[in-house]
This record gives sequence, structure tokens and C-alpha cells, in this order.
Amino acid sequence: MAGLDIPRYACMALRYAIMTALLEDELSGYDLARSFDQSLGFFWRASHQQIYRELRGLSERRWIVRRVDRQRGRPERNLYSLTRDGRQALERWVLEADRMRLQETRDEFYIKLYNLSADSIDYLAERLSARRAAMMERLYLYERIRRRHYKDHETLPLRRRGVYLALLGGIMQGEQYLAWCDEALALLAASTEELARGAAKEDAG
Amino acid sequence: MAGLDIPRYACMALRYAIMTALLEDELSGYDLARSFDQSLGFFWRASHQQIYRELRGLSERRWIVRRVDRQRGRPERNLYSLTRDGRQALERWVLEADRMRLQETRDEFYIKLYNLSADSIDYLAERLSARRAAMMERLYLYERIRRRHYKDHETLPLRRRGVYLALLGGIMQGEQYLAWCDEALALLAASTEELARGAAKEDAG
DNA sequence: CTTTTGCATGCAATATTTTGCATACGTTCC
DNA sequence: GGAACGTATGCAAAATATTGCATGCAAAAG
Repeated sequence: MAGLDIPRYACMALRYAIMTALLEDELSGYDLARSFDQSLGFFWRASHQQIYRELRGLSERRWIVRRVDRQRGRPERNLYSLTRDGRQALERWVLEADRMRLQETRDEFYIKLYNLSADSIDYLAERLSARRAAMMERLYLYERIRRRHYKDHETLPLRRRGVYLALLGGIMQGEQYLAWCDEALALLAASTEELARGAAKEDAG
Repeated sequence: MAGLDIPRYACMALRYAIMTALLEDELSGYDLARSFDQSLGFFWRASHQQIYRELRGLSERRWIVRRVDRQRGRPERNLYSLTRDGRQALERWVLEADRMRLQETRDEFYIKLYNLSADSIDYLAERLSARRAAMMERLYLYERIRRRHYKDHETLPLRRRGVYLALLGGIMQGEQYLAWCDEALALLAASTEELARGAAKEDAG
């Protein structure tokens, strides 16, 4: 029951996501919480509570160190950076333990689709539109990043190429998602019309 | 501290995924654990432990009921089916609380890509190939299901159309993923070659 | 016959994530 | 001059998910 908050195992991706973010910059918990909305956060999001907790755990392991930044007027910031041990742990993790479960989308919207009915069709179509719009915006952001930082990826240093590939994955997935939304919305609209004409077969158990 | 295992809130997607699976069939925990590898499980996977736990919680809520099936030779099975309350709760959930966070891929492989280096490039390329192969197999399965059950989706009853759309989402995402793998593998291969020729700029901090 | 595989269920501990709350200071808006 | 907003940090509890272990029977494989 001692050392309650220090997990014994080192299997958590968020931990390494944070360390990855610290690879290039010294950042505060607050910075991390925000930058997680912008870059790595596309692939692994976390709330500030979780981030602060991880920062504590990482400090106790000596994988990161804290430096207090006293600002005029503002509250102090705790800036963290990777230690040598941390860098090594990160490198080890990259080469280890690929759990490859990626085979799962884990989006409850799909489950809702399994429950499509005359009662739910309008709502689901509306939500799908919202998702489409949100993804559109996300794609717009991706593209800006791409244009600004990854214009010609042939000349990037190696590590940056990896980041580019992740970004490309986001972009391609986003585009595919838009295409799917369009197909789905079309089918839902057609179904609504059929229902209105009383022509659609109702679910018959 | 009383009623420890009965969650107070009703916000968990797995719960509704299970109920959705029970919408058409009476199933055992074991059945669910396996069918989750086949259909809904593409979108929300769970271990048998989690499933049994949820089944217990759902029973306590009276959203499902258990029927004991005594089989010759084999151990007994607990078969579950939806109650009226359960069906209503499910319908309510579909129309409620769309949390729409889908904006996140949550695959640690992307984080590893952020750490691409001369040390990790071969390993990551190898893992990517494995993912490509796994997705290929998954797509093959999807396509079989599609051909068998969703040949012409225009004539399906409404609920089945929803299931079809989820499946279509899986298929499209899978195809996109393959395309991304190919692009990524190509870039990694090119980078490896450059490294071999000593021509690639090494990561310069 | 003995091991493996499949069916079938479950507990306990740990790990991870989310939700709700709390604080405190400074600036900007009205 | 007070409300709202942004910076900045954190605890506690609840919800969710994974891992490791355990059991027991039957059929099939060797």
C-alpha cells in the first residue's frame, strides 16, 4: 500500500507520448495539455489531470526533471525536461512491446448505428453531419500543418519523417472518414424518404 | 461502500454494445466474448472478464435476464436476453449523449513513429508490415461478411442498413489504412537506403 | 493414457481514464 | 467595480479496462 501512485509497470502509452513531446522542448503540464490538442494529441489525447499525474510519476522515476519558472504576476510554472534515463527509457519502449491491437475503432457511434430505427434515424443523421463537419475542420488544421512544416518531406531529417507519416495517417484517415460520412448520409437520407413514403420495410425482428 | 460493483451512472458504451448484441439473440457470456470478435467487436472489443462483469451489472439493473441452459456433458450456460426495460434503456441511450470525441486514433504506433531514428527504423518498418498484413486479413473477413449478408443493401430492413453502414465504415477505413501503410513503408524503405548510402541527414535536435 | 484444445465461468489486483471539484492570480470585457 | 475568461496546478472518487490467476468438464489429438 506504499507509493500508491507509482505504477509498477511501464506499459502506458501516455507516459511515452509525454516524453516524446519533451524530446524537443521543455514544457509545463499546461503546455502539454494544450499541445496535446495540436500534434501528438491527434493520436493520444489526455486531460490535464492525467498529464499532471503522469508528470509526477515520471519525476519520481527520474525520467524527467522539473524546473520552476517564476513569472511576474502569473503563477509559477513547472517546466519539465527529459533526463538521460528518460531518453533511454523512451528509446527502449519504441523497440519493445508492440501490442498491435489497432484492429478496433472504439467509437460508440458505430454501436448506435447498429440500433438504427425510424425513431433514431434523424438524430443519427444529424450527429453524423456534426462529425463530418468536425472532421472537416480537423482536416483543415492538418493541411495547414502539412503545408507549413512538411511541404517536401523528402528532405526532412529522419525523425521529422516519422512525424510526417503520422500526420499523413491522420490526413488519409480523415479524408476516408469524410467519404464514409457522405455515403452514410446518402443512405440515411434515402431511407428517410422511403419511410416518408411508407415504403421502407420496418425492422421485422 | 455498498453495492460496490454496480456503477451508478449509465455512460458506458460496452454495456450498450452488449445489449445491442442481445437485441436479436439470446446469448451467453461466452457467446458474447466470441461474437465480439466478429461483428460489434470490430468497433468495441472487450475481454470475457469485462463482459461477465457487465452482465452481472445489467442483471442487477434488470436490463437483462438470465436463463440457465443445462447441457448434457458440458457445463451449464447462462443465457441472457433483453428485458423491456433494457430495450427502452438502449433506445434512450441511442438518442442521448453523443460524446463525439472520435477525433483521436489512440494508436501507440503513431507515437513510436514520432520517435523514428536510425535505431528504430527497421523495427518500425517490420511492425508496420505486420499491421498491414493483419489489416489485410481483417478486410478479407469484412468482405466475406459483406458479400454474404449485405450484397444489396438497398433492400435491407432499416436496422440492417445501420449495421451495413458500420461495416462499410470498417471496410473503407481498412482500405485507407492499407494505402497509408504502403506509403509509409515506401518512405521508410527510401530512408533506409539513404542511411545505407550515408546520405540521410541525421536528426539534428 | 496423457496432453492439448475448446467450452464456460468467474475473482482480485492493477492500470488507465474520466468526472467533479478546488484554488489562485491577472487581464479584459461590460 | 464586478463578471468572465485565460493561465496554472492539483486532489479524490468513480468508471472503465487489462492482466493474472483459478476452476472444471469433455472431446480430440498424440
